[in-house]
Amino acid sequence: MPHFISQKDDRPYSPPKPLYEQVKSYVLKNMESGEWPAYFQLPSEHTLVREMGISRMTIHRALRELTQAGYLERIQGVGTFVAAPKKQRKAIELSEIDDIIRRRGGRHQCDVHFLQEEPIDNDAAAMMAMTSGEEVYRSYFVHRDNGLPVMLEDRYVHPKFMPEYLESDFTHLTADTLLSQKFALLSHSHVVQAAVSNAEINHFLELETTTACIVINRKSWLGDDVISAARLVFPGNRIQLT
Amino acid sequence: MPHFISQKDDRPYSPPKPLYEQVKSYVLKNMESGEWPAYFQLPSEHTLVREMGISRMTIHRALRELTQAGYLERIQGVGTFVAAPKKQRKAIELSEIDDIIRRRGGRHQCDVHFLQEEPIDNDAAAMMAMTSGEEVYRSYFVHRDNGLPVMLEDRYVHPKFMPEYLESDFTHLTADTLLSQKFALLSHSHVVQAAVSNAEINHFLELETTTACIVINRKSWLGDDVISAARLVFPGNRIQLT
DNA sequence: GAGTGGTCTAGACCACTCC
DNA sequence: GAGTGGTCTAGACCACTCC
Repeated sequence: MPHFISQKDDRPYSPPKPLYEQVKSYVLKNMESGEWPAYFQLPSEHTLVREMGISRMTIHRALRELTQAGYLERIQGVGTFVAAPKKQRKAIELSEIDDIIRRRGGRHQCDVHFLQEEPIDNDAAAMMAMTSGEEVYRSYFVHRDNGLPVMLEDRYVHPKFMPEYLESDFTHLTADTLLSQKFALLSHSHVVQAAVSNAEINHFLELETTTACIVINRKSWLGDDVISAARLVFPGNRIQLT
Repeated sequence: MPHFISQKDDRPYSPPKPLYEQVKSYVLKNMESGEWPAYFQLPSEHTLVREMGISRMTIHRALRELTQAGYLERIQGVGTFVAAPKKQRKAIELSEIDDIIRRRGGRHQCDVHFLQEEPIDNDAAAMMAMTSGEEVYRSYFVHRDNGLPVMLEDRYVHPKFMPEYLESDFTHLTADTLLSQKFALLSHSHVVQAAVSNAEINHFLELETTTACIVINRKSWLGDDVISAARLVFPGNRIQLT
C-alpha cells in the first residue's frame, strides 16, 4: 500500500497531485504490473476508503473517471472490475480540405459553380429529412490546390437553420467552417465509398480519363436535425486522406 | 429558469435524470439556443447554486464534465466560459472488418492465401523501418461476407515484436484483433486512397471487371516502433465504410 | 439483510485573479 | 478583500445484486 499525501500536510511550494489523481495512478499501476489483470474485481469503495484513509467521494471520483476512460467497468450492486481488453475502433481523422491543402504547402482556392435555392429532389430529400419539392439551398464548389482541382463539393443546406447561407462568401471560408462556427455542437456522420468518375466529375475536376475517386457522404447534425448534407469527391490520383 | 426535479420528490416508477445531468442539459440547451454564445461567461458556481437550489458539488460535477467534453473552459479565479468554436477534425471511425460484416448481419470468413517468412522488399522495408532483405512475416488474407470477398489484407509483421505470428489461427481472430490483444497501447496511422483494381486484386477479390477500390494503408505503432503495416483493399461496389 | 455502486448535500479549506 | 473555480470530507439516502 503506497503512501498517500494528504493535501493539508504538504508545503505550498510543491503542490501534490490531487488525491483522486493519486488513487487513479494507484489503480493504473496495479493494472500495468499485472497485479490486477483483466476482469479482476477491485476492492470495494468502502474497503478502499478504509485502507487508504480517503473519503468515499474522492475514491468514487477516481474510479468514475477511470470508468469513463474505459479502464474499469462498474456494476451497481456487484462491484468494480478491470475492463476487458477493448477491441478499439480505429479512427481516421478528416481535416478540412483547406487545412489539408495548406499542410501540404499548397494554396487553397474555391470556385463557386452555383449557389442557389432550388426544389429538392427525391434522393436529397431523403438525406435531408425534407419532403420532395421543398425549397433547399444548394451549392456546388470545386476546391483547388495550386490551381489543380482536388475536391468537388456538392452540398445541400436546410434553409430553416441557415437562412444566410446564399449570402456567404465561400472564397475565404469553407462551408464546413461556416457551419461549425454557427453551430458549435454540430456533429457529423460519414459514409465512405470508392467510385469511378463519370462525365460530370471528369468535367468539374478536369480529369482527362475515368479515374477512381473517394466519395464521402457527410451529414451534419444538430441534435436530431440534419443541417446539411454534402457529397465530397476526391480524385484518387491527386490527393490522399491522412 | 427550468424546473429541476429533486431526487427525493420523485416516485420510484420513473427515475428522473440525475441532477448533474439536468444541469448539463440546461447548460447545453442555453448554448444551442444561442443564449450563451461562444466566449460567454457562465454564471458562477455560487450563482447557479443559489438560482437552481442545487448543491455546489453537483453543479461543479456538471460543469467539470462539460469541460472535459470540450464544451466549456474554466479558469480558476476567473470564471467559466463557453468554449471557442473548435475547428473540429471530423473523424471517420473504422471498425474491424469482422465487426462491420457482423453488424450488417453477415457471416465473416477469412481465407489465408499465405502466411510465411520472406525477405522484405524495398517499399515494405521503408514502411516497416527495416532494412531491405531482412526477414519479415507476411500474410495475405481475403475476408468474405457471406462468401463474397469484401476485403483484401496484405500485411507485414515485424518478427521481433510478434514472433508467434505465423503460428496464429486467423480463421477466428483477425490480425488486427490479435495485435490489439497483445499490445494494449497500439496506435494506428492511416492513409486512404482510391484506386482501380488491377489483375491481382481482381483475382483475389473475384471481381469480373476493373472496379474502383478504397485502399487504406494502416501502420500500427507501439511508441516509435512499427509493429505491422497492412494494405487493405475494399471493392467500392461491395462495401461502405461508416 | 448485507454488500455494492450512484447520487447529493452542507460545509470546509485552498489557489488563483482582479482591483 | 471579494470573487472565482478545485478539492475534500462525513454523512445521508438510494437502487441494485446476491443469498
